[in-house]
Amino acid sequence: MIHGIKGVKDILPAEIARWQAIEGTARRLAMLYGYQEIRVPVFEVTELFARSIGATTDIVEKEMYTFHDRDGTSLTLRPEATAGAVRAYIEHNLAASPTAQKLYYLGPMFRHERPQAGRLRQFHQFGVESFGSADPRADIEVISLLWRFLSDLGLPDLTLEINSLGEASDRSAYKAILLDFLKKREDRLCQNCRRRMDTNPLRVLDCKVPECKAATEDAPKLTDHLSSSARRHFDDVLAGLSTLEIPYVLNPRLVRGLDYYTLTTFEVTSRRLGAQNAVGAGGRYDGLVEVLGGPKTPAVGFAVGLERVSLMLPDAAVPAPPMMVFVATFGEQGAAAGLRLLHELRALGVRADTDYRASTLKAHLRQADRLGAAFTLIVGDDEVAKGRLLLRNMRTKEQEELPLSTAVKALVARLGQG
RNA sequence: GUGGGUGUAGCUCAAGGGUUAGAGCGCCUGGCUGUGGCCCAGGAGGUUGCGGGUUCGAAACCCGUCACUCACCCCA
Repeated sequence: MIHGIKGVKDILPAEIARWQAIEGTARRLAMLYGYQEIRVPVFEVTELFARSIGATTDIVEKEMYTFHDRDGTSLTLRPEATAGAVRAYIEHNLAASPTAQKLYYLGPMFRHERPQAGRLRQFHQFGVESFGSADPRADIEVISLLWRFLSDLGLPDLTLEINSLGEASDRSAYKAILLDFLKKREDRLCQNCRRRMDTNPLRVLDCKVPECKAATEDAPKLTDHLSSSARRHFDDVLAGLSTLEIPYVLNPRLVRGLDYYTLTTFEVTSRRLGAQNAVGAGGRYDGLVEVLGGPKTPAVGFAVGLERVSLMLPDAAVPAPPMMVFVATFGEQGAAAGLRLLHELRALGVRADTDYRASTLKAHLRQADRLGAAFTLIVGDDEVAKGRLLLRNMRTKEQEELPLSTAVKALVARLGQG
């Protein structure tokens, strides 16, 4: 038997209602906040990701699905969608559009990691990118959209953590200060962090090894070394969150894993999730458009992991399917009449079904019950001969006889009133 | 890439060297010859992940392998 690939899951009919609830909420809110959908390819030239995410990040170093096209070009399945969105933004000169600055996307991403709870090799993200504004209100809008999305779905125990990485110049100045500090305690750091000192010293602050945490406890804080404009931007964002009554926790160690972030970074976690506790994260990336060859363009965005959302989604957030009518037929004449009844119901917009395998009324009713039908139309040869059918209310078990030719209209009219 | 746990019916799990591998749920049939859920009775459904080894005897013990899973790393 051929089975699915490790870390790649089928989403079966039983779970689809949850996914549609999640995706529906995402689309509804994105629209409400003025974001338009963009659909970018699931694969791009490898260089795009290497340049945007950062050549020394784990994603690029060891997690990408990379392969060669027939002409030898290196292609990669997207590990995230910001790079593609920025590429499209530049390629189609959306910077010149007065209306296409706020984009959202929904779709699968691919990372070659060992699967575990809340982590898959093909997973799904909902994300937004707001281009063209350096105003802190853009940061606030993006964060509040993320918070609203998670709250509207009723996810429990959420924490919003936030930090500022400063502007690029703040970051490089701070890196030197931090490196000085780290060198004095290098012997107390884990192997990984010693390597990080060369590649990306900020990530040492994010290390979860207890010894590293202890060693860096009194490390200089980046937020104490912000330029005055970066400081004011951060303060404005925090003030805005307070205005919107969005609770947050300052986390000066919050360093995102992608190189392109500047100024605001944030992450929403939940303790209900196990080890992989980040539900969504994002930040500002004012340099990225330019790095990828576009005009200097400030931008801010987030991405949420939909599998993680689904893991926490309460059943109450999943709407019940619409009422349905089941058509139970038997006998040759009955079957023929049933074909027309089903067609009529569906033509009038009523969810309707039957069971072609069932031959007895008992089997039909059992199936109607399993499908949660509100009503069943019962039509056997006897009813056809009389030109009538039976309408059964599945909850009350009440049955009435109606003319075969007008029963559907009568039922639909009644449903319309009820 | 590293480590732990687990693989038995469609699903959740028993059986811990000893007849023919069981239960609950689900499914089918009958009780009810044309009326669902509840109840009762019956039935179908298994290469005990796979390969080897130990043993008179292996689902069980050993080795290997694969899969799933959790965790590390890292991330959504």
